[in-house]
Amino acid sequence: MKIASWNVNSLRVRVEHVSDWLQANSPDLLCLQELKMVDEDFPIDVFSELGYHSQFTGQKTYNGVAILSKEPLTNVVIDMPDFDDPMRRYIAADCPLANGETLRIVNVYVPNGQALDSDKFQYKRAWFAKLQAAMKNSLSANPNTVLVGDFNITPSNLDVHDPKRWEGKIHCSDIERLMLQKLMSEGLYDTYRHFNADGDQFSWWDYRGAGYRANEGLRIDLVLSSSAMLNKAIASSIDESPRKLERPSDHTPVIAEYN
DNA sequence: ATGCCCGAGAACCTCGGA
Repeated sequence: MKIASWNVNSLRVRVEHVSDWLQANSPDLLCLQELKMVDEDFPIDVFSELGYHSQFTGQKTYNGVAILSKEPLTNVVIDMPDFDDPMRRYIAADCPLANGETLRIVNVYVPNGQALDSDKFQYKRAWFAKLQAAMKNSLSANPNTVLVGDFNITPSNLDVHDPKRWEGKIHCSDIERLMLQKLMSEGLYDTYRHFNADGDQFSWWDYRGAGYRANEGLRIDLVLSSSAMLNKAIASSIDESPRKLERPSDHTPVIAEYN
């Protein structure tokens, strides 16, 4: 079982990159964020021709999340329970595992937050608290849970190209890292970090300035595995190759593989 | 340096992203 997460920053612009990546990597599940398109425009046929089912929730201009899958998904849930939010940031579904068990896959696009003193940060906090409640329920309902997405939080300074420059800033603040730690204390593990002790490995690089060429990045896209799934995990990596393409997303896929 | 670049929508600028 190969699971990947990729913030594509407009699926309309990136549909070729996604198609090429699906064919080259053949993931069982590809979770996308920042579709920036309404449901009517989702390229279902492009992916079905490659052997993938699509579950998605879109929105004009902003947000939007999708799960592409080789196997049909069931029990699809769009939006977090008890959280009235027009932004399309959450989709979850059940996916069959080879051993006959079921995987609960949850795909999120966590609010950016903009700045610690902004209203948008209060929204990020409220949203994240709801996510923790949803994951607590999900984990007790199904121990085989994987939560992926763009978290817009660096777990630690290992995940920041220049910790001094980012100290206390959005994505790198103590308060956000505590939010993430609290969420993970429900029983979720940073799968990439489990297999990779080294820093300077990033999933996002700013379009501005030197950006990718200077490796000025952050690791904010995560695959969080429940303990049952971590026990099945055999590898996790970041594939930088799509970031090198013409007109790339500013994020690149994060991958985890399970037995 | 609340900037640099990018995408969307609507109009040739603003908003949001990270």
